[in-house]
Amino acid sequence: MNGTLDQDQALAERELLLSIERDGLSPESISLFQDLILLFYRSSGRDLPWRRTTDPYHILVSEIMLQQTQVDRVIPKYDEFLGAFPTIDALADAGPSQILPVWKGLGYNRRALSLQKTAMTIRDEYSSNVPADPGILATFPGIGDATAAAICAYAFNMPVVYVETNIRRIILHYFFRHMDGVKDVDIIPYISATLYTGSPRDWYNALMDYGSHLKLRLADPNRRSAHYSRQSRFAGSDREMRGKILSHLMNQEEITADAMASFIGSDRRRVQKICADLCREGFLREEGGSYSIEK
DNA sequence: TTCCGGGTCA
DNA sequence: TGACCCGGAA
Repeated sequence: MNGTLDQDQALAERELLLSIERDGLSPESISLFQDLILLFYRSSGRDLPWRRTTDPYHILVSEIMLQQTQVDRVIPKYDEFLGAFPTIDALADAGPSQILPVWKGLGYNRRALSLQKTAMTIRDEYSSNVPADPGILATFPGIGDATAAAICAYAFNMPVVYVETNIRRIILHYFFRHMDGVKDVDIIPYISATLYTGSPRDWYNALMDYGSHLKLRLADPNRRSAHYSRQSRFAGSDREMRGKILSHLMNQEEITADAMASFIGSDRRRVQKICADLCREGFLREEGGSYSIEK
């Protein structure tokens, strides 16, 4: 971005803030808001792999990955995953032992299992076509309202409304300047009113880019969301141990709870409990006292 | 050391 | 309503 564009941005921002201060959510402020976001997108929009396609399956995969993982880390994984599972049917036919090694590094492994179950449902009940309906998509495992809407925006260019962290940050910054404890219910009308219906797909891409840019520029407005909360520490947590167990079993066919406990350096009871959880969730199977990754 | 993302389940 | 999932970046 060159200096002139920076200046244009700064001017556009000032004009928008004045307009909102004067009239709140008016036709003028909506128009200035859209101009600002789209101006930024034209000059600084990111070229991301999942923006080069509208294939609903590819969009589905990218959205599940992006739920939990930063863009930079998703980029290589997205290509790797689609290389391994190029179609809904290929993913539907795969099991945890094939999927988890590819997912490794993205975190939240449950999402991988949910995505595979979703693929089976789409194959069996929707002729392998991702349904263009947020209500239906949200019934699939691992897909809630936000992801369902995102898929419909990016794959089908539908004018859906959804709350996501980048969008929330922008709305809080411009329309809830000094307010605290803002609920998503109160943010939704703003997302709806400002939606650029000319191309929802481009609009949401632009919001993502502007929102992540905003995060770099200022103290995160999302901390003023009613839904903001800090997380428990990762070191020493069950989720750290779950990751270690799965990771170890990707290198070793099977292992007893005792051997796993000594490898991890934790007590057997805790390891056994976590392995039992992983079995119940479909990651592992237990046979004759040994655990292995579910085929 | 601290940070965080959307969905699920109790 | 809030605790829980993962892992790498800052």
